[in-house]
Amino acid sequence: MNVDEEEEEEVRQSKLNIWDSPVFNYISNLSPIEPVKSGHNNHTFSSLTFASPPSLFTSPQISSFSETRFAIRRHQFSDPSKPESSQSEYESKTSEGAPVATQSEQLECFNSGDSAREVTNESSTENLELAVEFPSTLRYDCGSPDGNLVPSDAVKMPELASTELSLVQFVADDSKEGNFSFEREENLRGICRVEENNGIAGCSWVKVVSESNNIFGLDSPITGDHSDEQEPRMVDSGTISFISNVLDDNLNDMGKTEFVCPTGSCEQFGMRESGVESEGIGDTRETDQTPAMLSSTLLNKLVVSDSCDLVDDKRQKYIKSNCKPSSQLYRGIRRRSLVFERTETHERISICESKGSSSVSIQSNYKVASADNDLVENKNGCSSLSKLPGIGLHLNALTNTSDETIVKIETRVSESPQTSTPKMIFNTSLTSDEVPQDICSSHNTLERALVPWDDEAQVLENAYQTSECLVGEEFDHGSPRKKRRKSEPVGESLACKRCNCKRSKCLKLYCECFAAGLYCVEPCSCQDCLNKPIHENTVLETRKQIESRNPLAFAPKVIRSVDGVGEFGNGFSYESWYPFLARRYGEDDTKATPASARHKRGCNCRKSGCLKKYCECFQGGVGCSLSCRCMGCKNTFGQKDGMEETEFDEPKLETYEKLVMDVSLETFKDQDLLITSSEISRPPNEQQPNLIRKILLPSIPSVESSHQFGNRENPEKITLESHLQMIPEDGTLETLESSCQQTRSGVKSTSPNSKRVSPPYREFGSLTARRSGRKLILRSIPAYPQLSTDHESSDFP
DNA sequence: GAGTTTGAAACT
DNA sequence: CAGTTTCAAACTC
Repeated sequence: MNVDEEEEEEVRQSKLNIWDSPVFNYISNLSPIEPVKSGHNNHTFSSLTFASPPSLFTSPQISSFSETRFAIRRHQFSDPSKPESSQSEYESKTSEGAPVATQSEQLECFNSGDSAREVTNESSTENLELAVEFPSTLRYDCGSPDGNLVPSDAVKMPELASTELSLVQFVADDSKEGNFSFEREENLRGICRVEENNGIAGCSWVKVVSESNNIFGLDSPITGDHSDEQEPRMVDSGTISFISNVLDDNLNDMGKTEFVCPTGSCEQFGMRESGVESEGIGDTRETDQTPAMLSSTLLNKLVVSDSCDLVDDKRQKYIKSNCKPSSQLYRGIRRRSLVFERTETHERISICESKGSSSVSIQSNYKVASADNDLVENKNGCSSLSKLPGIGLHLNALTNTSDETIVKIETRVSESPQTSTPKMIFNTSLTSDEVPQDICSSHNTLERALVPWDDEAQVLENAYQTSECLVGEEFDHGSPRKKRRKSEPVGESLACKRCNCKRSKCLKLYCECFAAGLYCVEPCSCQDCLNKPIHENTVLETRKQIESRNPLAFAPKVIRSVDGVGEFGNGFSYESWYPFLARRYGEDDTKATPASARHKRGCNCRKSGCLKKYCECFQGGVGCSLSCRCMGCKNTFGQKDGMEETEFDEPKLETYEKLVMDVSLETFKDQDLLITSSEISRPPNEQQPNLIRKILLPSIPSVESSHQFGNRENPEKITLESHLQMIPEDGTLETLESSCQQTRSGVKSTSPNSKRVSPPYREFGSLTARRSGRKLILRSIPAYPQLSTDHESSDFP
């Protein structure tokens, strides 16, 4: 040992140059892995070396990855028998001085889960800062029912920093615990193999990580992100949803319906372990397959570019859920998102009602009535993963997420203010829509977990409570809805929506659930409700009728367009993006304000002074605009007359809206949307701030995404088949579509004269809009010309 | 929890 | 498109 240690030390030092960063130093100090990787010490590999890594560095981001992997491991771990065998195997190898390949495998295996983290850490300095969080993260991981190693490790981490862990102890602990490392090893081998194939004796963690990602089907944000050095990842809710859909499809195809999570990260997170395991499904297989599925799905379809964020969110939720005792399961509110557009597949969308827990989305037999459409209901909290609200969720649903989610988002933002923008978006999308309001809503977080539609038995457990949304609301299914979330913020999440319809059968827009594109769930106290997966056909028909009357009927009422995204449930907020845009296009950052959002049609309040929720503008957290016909407007978000907070000119706004509308309509007919407006056609920098705000902003995300996709994926691969149909909403619609186009073709803008509006979330098949929350089917992806061009890539945060 | 108010949705 | 009715959320007590 001594010799080995010395060697390791040498190696370590030699590498210091390379790994100068504090993070690496820290890592190197802590983990013996490095030396091993170096490959110098093949024989030096001792089991000990391996042990520590896992929990060591988890950056928030990383953690997500790691967690994801962890989850996978857990699944694998679940098998009690394996641990020992694997352990013995491992030991024998070690003692014998396994061949390089073997060693590398082992290392990788051990670290694979963590490797991601570590790698990530390298890239991001944030991680260090976030280090504080690590412990918690780790703990959560540990918290998994199975094992505690991780957790323990995590906990120890801080301490370990100074002292090297004794791997031996670790191992011992693990063995006691049961299963941790060894199983992991076995499970992770796949990764190792990959590595071997690549001919890399020493492990390049990064590579390993990336590989592992591939293996697991994760999008490897890591690769992209890190390699690119911090290019922010963007994940659109739509993407997520799309992914989830795809995933679901795959699962369904495979006969595994359990996973709700769009990205599949849920699985990875070990959702099952949370105790939610679906019945009748093979544990290991699923676990094993999951990666493949994911990989195939994601990679092939390219749906997800950065699922990382998503993963993170999910992870967090997952973690939370896991951490809590199983007893703490909360029954989530079932929620459902309807994906009207996709009838072909039975996709489940999980929308969570936030309150509940999030986590588990596993359902074994997802009965979702959705069957055809994408409705999904979650009973419990949604697993965060479920399709994003966005996805499966309607945009609407997404929009509202739990507060927690929001919080998370915000946190991230704060962490990496600029660079993270994309992330923010991503997060948001996951978590909730407009950040501010809605987290509860879900939009992102969607805490609504999928829950089999009428199957109470399968109530998901969530260990985690989501909070805020929940806070306001009650979990009692039985309780009538009357307890509304008065406390909820203006933007309450759709996810939290519950109706109390008595005569409309929940098939009219009076019904909030229906209007939001959600199925009614238990918490609803509606009577004679037909807005359930069981009556899917009816729901769809009705919806069509309504849409035929008013194509934008299900569109979000509030157009944040400008900021746009928020509304869509992306989770990103105008505020988040604006600075970037402004910077890019020379607009003053200070101008960025949420106020730009407007109600689609404007309100018509007469008595409420636009100071109560009766007022849709107020309810939506936006100021009244010229389009409002309200009397005595006192809207604190912006009065119609004063337009205090409103920054943009009405005329422009109107123009924009008009354009949007036109575009939307056009889009419906056709794929491409061209905006002919002169303003739009102008070069970005020349555009009016407002326009930029309204139009460009939304597009940005898409651009980003397109970027990512472009790099990683082949646009062609994206099967948008149906891609998302968009349900037009005001501006949202167009935006979305356009973005979609972008993504797909990577097309640059089209004709010189016309520019296309890019939708915020394009890429992913489904978008969720806040209120309307529908899934959009993207047929063509209009490229947003300007964005697609150079500067976007370079400048974007 | 019941009743009232409110304004959007639906209808004419 | 305007007026009326219906509806359910928001609100009050």
